Amino acid sequence: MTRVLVIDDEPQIVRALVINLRARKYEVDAAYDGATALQLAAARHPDVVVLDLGLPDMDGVEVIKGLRGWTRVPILVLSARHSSDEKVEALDAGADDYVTKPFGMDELLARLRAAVRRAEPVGAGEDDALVETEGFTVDLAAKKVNRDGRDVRLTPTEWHLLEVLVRNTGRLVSQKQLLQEVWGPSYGTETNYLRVYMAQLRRKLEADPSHPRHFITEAGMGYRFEK
Amino acid sequence: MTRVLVIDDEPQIVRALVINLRARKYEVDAAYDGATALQLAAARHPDVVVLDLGLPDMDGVEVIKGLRGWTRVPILVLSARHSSDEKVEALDAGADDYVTKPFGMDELLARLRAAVRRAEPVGAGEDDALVETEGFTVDLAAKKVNRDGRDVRLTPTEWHLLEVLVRNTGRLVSQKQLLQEVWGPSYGTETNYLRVYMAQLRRKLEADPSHPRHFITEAGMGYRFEK
DNA sequence: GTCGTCCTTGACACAACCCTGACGCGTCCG
DNA sequence: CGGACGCGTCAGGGTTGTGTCAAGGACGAC
Repeated sequence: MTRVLVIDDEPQIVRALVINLRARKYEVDAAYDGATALQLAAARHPDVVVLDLGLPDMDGVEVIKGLRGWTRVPILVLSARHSSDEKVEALDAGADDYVTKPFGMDELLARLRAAVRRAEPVGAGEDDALVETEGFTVDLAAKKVNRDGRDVRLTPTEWHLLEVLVRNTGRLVSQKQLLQEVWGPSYGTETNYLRVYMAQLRRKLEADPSHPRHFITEAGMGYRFEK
Repeated sequence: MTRVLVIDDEPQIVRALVINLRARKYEVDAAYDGATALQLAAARHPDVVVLDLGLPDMDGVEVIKGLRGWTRVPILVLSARHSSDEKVEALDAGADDYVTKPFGMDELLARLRAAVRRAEPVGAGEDDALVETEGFTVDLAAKKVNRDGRDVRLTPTEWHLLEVLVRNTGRLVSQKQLLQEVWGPSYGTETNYLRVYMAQLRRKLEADPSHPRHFITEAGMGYRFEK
């Protein structure tokens, strides 16, 4: 199911969008200002963002930059401004499309479909994304971890952390990147979270948690997942 | 260099686009009808396509479908038609963006940049920047050094120093530059740091640390990394 | 309300890392 | 010949980073 984040301070526009999107089986979150929007984006990881540039608390371009700091989620900008400069600024800040108000709902939905479609990874749905080690198996598609024939129970945060590490198998992932991807863009420095959750992953998945072979610490730099 | 394929049957529009794009260092091919366009696309593999829907020989949507049969290249549609149905049809056929004539050149270029930007890193993230010598291998993306099949552990400072040297393979890097890049702009003179860390790199990577073959001292000037 | 799960937070011991100073060696030049 | 200088090497000690544990709070299920 595709998750959409709608950001607009005009309730009637939000309402219209929500109704139309829900009717088409999208899952919809809504925010009425930039700060809430950034928080929601971090918490919910939408598949596409619809953003009105005229927000009460901050410039819409700042919202774009805030999102682009950590995610490549498609951003579809709505705006009452027709000026070319505004469009260029928003697009160059990282927006994917720019629609001026008043807009036709059909067109907006078509642009939304286009944005979602091209964000889909090339081989989506075809590969079952299995990662195996000698100790356990991670199924990224099914969101399951198997160890000795038994499924391992992971909390949402544990899974999220594992996912980021596994998607970068062999590569070093910096603490900042892990924190921002799992906890959100404003958590770049809370390294204690990482320590706690890395320990939990090791306890659940490593044969000898105090001598990890798969979840490797690179002191001062980050962590690395090795098969 | 980014390659653009422009498809339009109006010569003055093609001319305007070609001039503007070439001025911005794009490489441009042009076609005046759909059949030529499909041929050119296959032969030249453009990074982005600008397509006018009103072509003499075939419907623009057919061109989109023809392209989408084998490529995910971004397609930016130009059209004189403002109707919502046309837009939806083109977008759902696989277009990435839809701009109505008359259009502002600035806006078109911004939309083009957005389309190219979002298509780019798909391939860029996959290739590892590997640097090999006969003794060891440096993977800049994964932050990994391999020697005799084993991963070598580097501290953050060691890695940072190695990175600067490797990114300047074969070139002499002055002590001042190394110090400032690794330790910060105010550390231009603490050459003893360099001596210590260069020795550690050699001990970990050189076959015979006291006779270095890759980390070469240029007395009084700086250091040089050689494959 | 009570229970259970999950996330956050703080404290502490231990390990890893960085800086520092001392010394030896070779080269250059007075 | 001898001192100055630049470089390589080594090992101690202070600082920073990491692993671990346990307690408290938020939240939803029952």
